Amino acid sequence: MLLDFYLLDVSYEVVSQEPHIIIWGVSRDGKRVLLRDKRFRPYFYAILREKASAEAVARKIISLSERSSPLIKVEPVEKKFYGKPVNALKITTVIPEYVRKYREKVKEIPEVVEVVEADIRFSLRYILDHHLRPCGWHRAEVEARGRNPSYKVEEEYEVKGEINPLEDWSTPELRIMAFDIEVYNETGTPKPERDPVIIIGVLTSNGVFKQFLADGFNDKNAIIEFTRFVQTYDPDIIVGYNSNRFDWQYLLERASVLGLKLDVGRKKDSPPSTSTYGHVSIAGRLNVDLYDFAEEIPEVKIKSLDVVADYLGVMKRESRVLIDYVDFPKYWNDPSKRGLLLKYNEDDVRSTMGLADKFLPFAMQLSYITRLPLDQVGAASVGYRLEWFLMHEALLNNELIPNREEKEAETYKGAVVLTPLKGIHENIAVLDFTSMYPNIMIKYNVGPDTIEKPDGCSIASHYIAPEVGHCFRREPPGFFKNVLSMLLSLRKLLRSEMKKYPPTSMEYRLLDERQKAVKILANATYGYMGWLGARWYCRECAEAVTAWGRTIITAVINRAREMGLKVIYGDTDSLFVENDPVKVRSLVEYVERELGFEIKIDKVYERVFFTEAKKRYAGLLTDGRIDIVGFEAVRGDWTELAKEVQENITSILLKEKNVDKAVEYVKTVIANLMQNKIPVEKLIIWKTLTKKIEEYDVESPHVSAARKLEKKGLKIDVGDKVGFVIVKGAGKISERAEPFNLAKDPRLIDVNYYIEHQVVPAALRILEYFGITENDLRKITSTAGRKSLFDYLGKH
DNA sequence: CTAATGTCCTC
DNA sequence: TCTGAGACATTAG
Repeated sequence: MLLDFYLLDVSYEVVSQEPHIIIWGVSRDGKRVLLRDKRFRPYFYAILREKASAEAVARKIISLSERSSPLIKVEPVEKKFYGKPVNALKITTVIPEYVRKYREKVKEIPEVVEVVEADIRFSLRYILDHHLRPCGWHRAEVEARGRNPSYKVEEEYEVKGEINPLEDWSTPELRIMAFDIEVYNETGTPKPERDPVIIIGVLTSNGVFKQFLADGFNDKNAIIEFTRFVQTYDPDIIVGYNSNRFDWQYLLERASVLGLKLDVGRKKDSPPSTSTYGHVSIAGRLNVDLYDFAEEIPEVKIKSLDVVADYLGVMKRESRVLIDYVDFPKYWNDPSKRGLLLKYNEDDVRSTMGLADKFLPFAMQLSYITRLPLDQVGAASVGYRLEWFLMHEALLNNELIPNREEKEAETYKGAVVLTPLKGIHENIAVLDFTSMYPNIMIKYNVGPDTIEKPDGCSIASHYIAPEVGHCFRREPPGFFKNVLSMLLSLRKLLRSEMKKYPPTSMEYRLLDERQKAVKILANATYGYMGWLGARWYCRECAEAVTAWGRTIITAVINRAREMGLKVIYGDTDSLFVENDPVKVRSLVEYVERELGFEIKIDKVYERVFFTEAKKRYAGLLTDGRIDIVGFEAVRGDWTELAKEVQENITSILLKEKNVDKAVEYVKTVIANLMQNKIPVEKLIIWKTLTKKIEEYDVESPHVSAARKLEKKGLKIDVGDKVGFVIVKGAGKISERAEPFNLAKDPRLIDVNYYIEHQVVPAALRILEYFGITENDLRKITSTAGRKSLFDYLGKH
């Protein structure tokens, strides 16, 4: 029979010396189904010396066969490696774990040059080989097997024939469950062997909200009831916030302390386990940690659930309960306060479900495009997402997948950044190349398979990169050219398809998320080639791309100047020019006709302001919005106060051109600061710890603050953001950096530091181009003969 | 004063 | 765990 199913996940198990692929899905009639494929076997390839006899090597390999997982097939295959046909053998065994073992032995054979594709996990290998699409529909030829008591599915099937993806954009009704746990702890770091889970909150996509509570400090029943709830509701997707690193780990350890089984999967006796990219894997369900997607929003500095939910409009911070986790014991032990703690947990769970609504549509499309199951795609880095996509493309092109190799870091030259013409400019157009780097790679056939040694390189048959001289075959089209052409045209297709639907429709949303996923992959390809961890690493390729980029943008700059079109600024693939429609049009045409690239007006600034610094500017767009780029106002390591000041004066200057008003405003802020009228929250400086505290060579303020937190018994990890304030006293700034939550007394704040190192520099960065000096900001206007700030400060 | 270290952001 | 280019604060000497 033929069965249509929507693919959730693929896993495998070994049943009496035979690997079974387990496909978890949802059928058309909404049944949760399992498809078992007993026919798939693990394999890898050996690339042989050109002259070696494949038959002879095959015999040698077969002699390595072990009874516990015999080599069932060793066959010559016609495959390409970096675009060239190679003499290769496909080596198939039975038990997936034996692939590694055989790989090591096969490597030792003298005729074997390289062993490839031995490090691809079995279940993902199955997805690639059968061209499956996680979060997509498929049709399979199967035989029904009825129910199997070992699995929580309505029907089991055995795959007997082909499985083919279907062109079907619908999504079945999936059951989603959000959850969040609260843990009792008095010291800051909860210990599973001591501290119970006091609340487990769950919310389902059909609106059921429930909380499982510990009985005092006994959480045994709460965990049992939670497990039971999961089995009863039977979610397809479980979402949490930081659940991979915290909730699941804690529940697992707690369950083990209590002698419980955390049986939440669709397979009996199969508790959650930590898997690839550090994500927690649950049999038959997609466990998604939404924190992974929150991490990809750079404009949100503090990634706590309440802040992210507020930013995305899921739940306002002001209208929810917020409790610091060190205060949990107080709320838990006081019956009159416990209700608030429960509400706090409920708000967290509801926020988590809200985030799922925001993130899952994109995540599912990313999963569909990259073929990484939904629970892995969030945890995987940009490089790995792209790589999974490339691996499938390699398979389609009959290309062997290169190994990830250890290599020395080598740097190369990057893009052109022009020194801006400082000052205010009116009516400026920003021209942007459309996908500059991908298009360079397509036009010049750049890639690890098309690059050739300089000898024998000629302009007739090759593209030669300027400056660096790297040489790429013109024909045939290489791997990256094919992949990128496909991605760019797919994106175009998706965008035109989108326009056929109303923007509020499901189809529109789905296509939009899909085209975004495609864009991300295309844009990451250049960076991927320069990434040391890449299978298709090619430093020369990346170097050639930036060299062509520099040449192209330089040509456009020169052309603009020849035409008498003033260039204000440019970076990598963008140019800021006078908005002279006739000249701009002619420049755009030149780029298209003479250079073969597309350049577009991205935006027009009514007024834009530059200092002499690169990568920093502020502009007033024609629609009245203010754009601030690179300046302190948009950086996460400046105080809210300084950012606010800079943002406001920028707005006053660009919109009203009123320097005096801006100066007066800064003075007011300074006066408020001196009178302790500024809330401490606006004075916190946040910086990330990028390595372990003890590894730092320099005792900078955030390191010193982190040390102070550690002394208080708080655990500080790499990647944590440390918020600190500067307090009064003598000595280095780092010595006076106090963790903000340990410095509750606002009178101890060193106002002077904030004036001199935050407000004044941030304001002056802009104002000094209008002739304003530090003194102008510090002097109180002569009205009413008030004391100057210097008198106040006892300075000068 | 300069050099080095460290962080964040842009394209 | 996608690149190099870049700005700037702070420490160290």
